[in-house]
Amino acid sequence: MTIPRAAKTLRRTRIQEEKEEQILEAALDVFSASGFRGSTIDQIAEVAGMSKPNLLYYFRTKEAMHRALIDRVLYTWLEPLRAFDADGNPEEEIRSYIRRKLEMARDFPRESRLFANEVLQGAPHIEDELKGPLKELVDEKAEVIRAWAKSGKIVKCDPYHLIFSIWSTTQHYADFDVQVRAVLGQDHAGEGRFEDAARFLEQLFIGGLRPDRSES
Amino acid sequence: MTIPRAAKTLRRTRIQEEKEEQILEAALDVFSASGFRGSTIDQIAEVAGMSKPNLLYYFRTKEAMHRALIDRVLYTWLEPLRAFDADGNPEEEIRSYIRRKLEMARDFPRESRLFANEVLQGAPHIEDELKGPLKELVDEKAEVIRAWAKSGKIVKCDPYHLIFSIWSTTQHYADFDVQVRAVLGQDHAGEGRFEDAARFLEQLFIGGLRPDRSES
DNA sequence: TGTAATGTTTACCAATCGGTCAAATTATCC
DNA sequence: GGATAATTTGACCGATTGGTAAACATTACA
Repeated sequence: MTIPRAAKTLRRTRIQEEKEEQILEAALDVFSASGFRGSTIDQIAEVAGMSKPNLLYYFRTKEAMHRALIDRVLYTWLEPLRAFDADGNPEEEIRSYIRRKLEMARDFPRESRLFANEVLQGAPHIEDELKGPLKELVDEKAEVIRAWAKSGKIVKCDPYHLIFSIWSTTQHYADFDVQVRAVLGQDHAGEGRFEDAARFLEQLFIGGLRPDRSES
Repeated sequence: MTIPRAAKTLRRTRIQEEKEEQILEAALDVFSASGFRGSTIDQIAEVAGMSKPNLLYYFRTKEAMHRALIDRVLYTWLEPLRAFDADGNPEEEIRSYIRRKLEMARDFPRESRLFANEVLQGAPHIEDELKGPLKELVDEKAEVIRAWAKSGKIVKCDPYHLIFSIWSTTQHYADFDVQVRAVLGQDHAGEGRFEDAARFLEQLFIGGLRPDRSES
């Protein structure tokens, strides 16, 4: 007789670890490409290379799979912002934040699209994470930026919108990848586009935030 | 006997105009909220306040509805970029382009999310539009910006990535609206956030593109 | 090695999907 | 007002949806 699934959380077997990993990998593929509503368990099962009931043995519902995936990915995804250092040199901190975010867009585009899909469709499954951990982290870093502005290290500006603009410009290269490629054309759509983007964005943000000529 | 649907394109009745309008309005609601795959004809029918077969009398398939919607919205959506004037003052042109794009994000968020959903999921239905009309328009405007940079009116920079960054930062306020609200909290998430965003983005782009101190 | 727990599959379910059909209703025009 | 064309609807179709039941296979462990 199969033991109630709650028991699984007590001790996890090797097979459980492997299969759950395998499933979440496939789920990332599918959810990031079609959003929650547009994805089907059958698709995920096929990508994962196992039968649908087998999937549902490890995750009772489609929601459970999605949730597990979000939980696993969210921490990593916020890593660059967490690394934002109040004691560092403002110009260098912003520069490396942009670099790190661009690297994530290049190396983990599915993770970016997973969140983009979710937020775009009203964030029905991650509202709590947005209003909780995310907001708190941003609040904290915004305070750092505000202090920099106050002490004249960077121009006076709204730190929240600064963070939004770094998010949007960098994630754009993951979320809108097809559009970027289409517009750049075959000649410039090679992997060099991330280098070009990095160069431009650093120029834009460093130049735009330099304190020189603004109010006292 | 019902006449073949092709006849509809010859002369359109008043009812046809009204109903198609009504359907596309509902379709915009649904498609922009769930993406193509995640939306159902039944949902659209319910929002439009008519029966499903009635919907399908005006649009033979779900694809046809989506296509009609894209076609109708695309032209308007590109209007701000089209208004970009080569003969104008660079600083003022960029400033007003940002403003116009922000206004569209504020006033037509569903349209923005419609495209965001589509592009995010690989643009399976608008690939031609991206590689055709969109690319051509961007190429043209990129040339304008390149000329400005060459003549020293703005800093030397990659015009394509400049356009991408204006797109992403402004559309962010439509596409990631829930996240923006969640992070800003109740106190700052009022409609004033668009004014704050405009102020910040103008400061960022104008400052970041000013030609002063860069290479000769 | 036996056996209990764990893992997998086949067959299936009701609900929903995109879409059709024919009959009924309404608008148009002479 | 009557004929004809345009519009609307309820009933229905096969395919797909998320999910279940139970038989079957495999693993872990004493």
